[in-house]
Amino acid sequence: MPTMADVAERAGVSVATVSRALSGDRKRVSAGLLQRVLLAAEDLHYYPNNLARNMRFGSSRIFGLVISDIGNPFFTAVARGAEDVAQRHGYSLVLANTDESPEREASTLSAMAAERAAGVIVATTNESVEALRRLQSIGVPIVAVDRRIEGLPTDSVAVDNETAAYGAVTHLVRLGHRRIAMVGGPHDARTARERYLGYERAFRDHRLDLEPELFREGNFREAAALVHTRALLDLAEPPTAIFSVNNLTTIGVVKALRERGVRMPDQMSLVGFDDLPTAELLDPPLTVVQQPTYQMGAQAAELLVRRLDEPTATVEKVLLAGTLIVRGSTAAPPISATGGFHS
Amino acid sequence: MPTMADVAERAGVSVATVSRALSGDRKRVSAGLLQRVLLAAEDLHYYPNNLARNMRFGSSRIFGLVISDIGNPFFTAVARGAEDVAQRHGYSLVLANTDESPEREASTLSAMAAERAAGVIVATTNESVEALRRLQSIGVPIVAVDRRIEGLPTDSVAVDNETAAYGAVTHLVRLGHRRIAMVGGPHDARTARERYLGYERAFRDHRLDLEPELFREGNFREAAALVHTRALLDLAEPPTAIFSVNNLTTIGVVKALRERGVRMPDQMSLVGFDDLPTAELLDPPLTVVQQPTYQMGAQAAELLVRRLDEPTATVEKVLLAGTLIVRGSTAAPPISATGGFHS
DNA sequence: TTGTATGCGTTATCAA
DNA sequence: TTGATAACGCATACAA
Repeated sequence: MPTMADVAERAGVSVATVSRALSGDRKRVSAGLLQRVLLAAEDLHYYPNNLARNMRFGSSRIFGLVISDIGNPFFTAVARGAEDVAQRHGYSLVLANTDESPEREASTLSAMAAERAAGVIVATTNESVEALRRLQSIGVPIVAVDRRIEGLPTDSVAVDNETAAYGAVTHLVRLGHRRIAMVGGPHDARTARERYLGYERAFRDHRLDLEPELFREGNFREAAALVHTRALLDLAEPPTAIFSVNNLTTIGVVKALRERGVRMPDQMSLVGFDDLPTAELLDPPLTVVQQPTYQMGAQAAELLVRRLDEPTATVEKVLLAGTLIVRGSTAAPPISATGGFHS
Repeated sequence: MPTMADVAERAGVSVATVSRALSGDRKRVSAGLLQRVLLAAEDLHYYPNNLARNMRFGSSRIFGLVISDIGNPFFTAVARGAEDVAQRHGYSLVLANTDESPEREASTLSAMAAERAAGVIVATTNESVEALRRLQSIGVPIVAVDRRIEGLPTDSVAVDNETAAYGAVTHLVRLGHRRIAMVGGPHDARTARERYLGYERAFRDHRLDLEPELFREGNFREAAALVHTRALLDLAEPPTAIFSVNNLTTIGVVKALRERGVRMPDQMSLVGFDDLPTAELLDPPLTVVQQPTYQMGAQAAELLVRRLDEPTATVEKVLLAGTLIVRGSTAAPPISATGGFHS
């Protein structure tokens, strides 16, 4: 692996000239020498060593993106947006998946700190506030996506979960539903809480009773949603509609419905938060709240480059809107809405 | 950001001692000083700078994983497997998405070279052989996953595409199908070619005529598959079954079928290569060839660490088996198998 | 066991 | 415009 020194020797110039010719200001070197250097580099198959460059600058040209579930299309869409913007600004995006494990999240963030990432975007549900704080304290800017970090002021981009959830539940109410269940997420996840708040507010605004048995606190995963939905169906007076807190839980709900032979939308309406790639292929196609996922990732990356440009800019909190996509899984409730499915 | 020198000063020792105490052999430093150093580091909130460490060693503790479509569940599953193994061996996994763009692939590989990745796993369809060769020439080991790289001997892990495709088509033949179409992938992609070969061999073995109009060369994308399927349905004598080359094309096929109101499995059978997360939720649930995706990623990472251990080991080519999962989208062809759908 | 000194490959400062 | 040289932060060969 040839270094600049080798190139310099071959070209008969100094390393400083090589450096200037290859990376730095091409203007600050005469045309003749520039040619010689380029040729020598070519001949030797010289390749720059960024490790040294990074060390010199004290940071790498890398953005870290910490996500909690790489299998979730939501996060991959965010990653897409973030990567596009990062690339455009000359940064590489390092994707780190924590699989919902707090330990992995902490160790990942440590690694980002040690590797001196230029910036970090966190899109996780668990809160490794301590690790994040340390990261910030050594000068690595952080952007939170899909949530804000409690007790740590950072730039952030998120969806207005409450309003979107409110809209989804209101849609069900307008169709005539009164018993609307929610298969929720963990209450220590801010997004889950906000979506619950929207659900609650819709009940209040439409003068419906909030029955505790109709809300199920889950964990954003399919398996738990499956179990919760079964329980919902087993109620003496089951719901006529279900609002599901995210795309994975929506899958769980659909599976439970299928398993019990409950047909959508005539026997049960379903609206899920967050879209699924195959949502329109399902039978019926699913009504969902669509999030601007790509844009969220892109904006997050933009915030990061902005922060690097002006480290002292005021903290920005971007709030985006979700969109209700009405497809086939929602309709008016059945005429006789009582009696349950266990006949 | 305090450095080792700061810690050394505060602890009243030399930087060498700090280095030994913190990273190197803890045994080579007396208990008393160890304590002092640890304390000083704690007090100063010292955090190691891996950039310097990397530079010293000439390489980083990073595995690069280059994939061509981060939205494809196949690749994310591979990534999961690779990351788990990488983490276990103390490496971070850098995920780079090229979105099928050869330019992005080349620039990504350049970045990996410049950042001196410890190793790179490539799971792309386009062949940036030149960039890969350069990477290898500067000493970065490469593992190919899902394919091999033409003209570049590297460790690799792939699925026996031909055999799996053969099995899928044979399944259709056994059900009684004679007119079996294939919505294929680009012929310059090795995996697509291999799957076509399996399709072809099944025809030969079962003494069926290979009709050119039944094979459509696509591009692994949903949109093209949609168009091809429409064309297939418009044939004077349409197929009674379709074999689809990957998960994305399968979605395209399903959409076309839906749009034309062609029912599976009674009017049309479908078997897709590669599973989909929601394949069993579709109506009917899809019959597919399942690939050991997680294992592929894990094995690829294992090959990388092995290669780093013994750089001169003989090149290993791991071949894994696909598994046919028969669900609801395949059945015997309709009695009257001719006439088309345009009545 | 501890400290001194050197080098890793760049970039940037300063003279020439 | 070009070159010599000093950092950058860490790990280690060698000396003490």
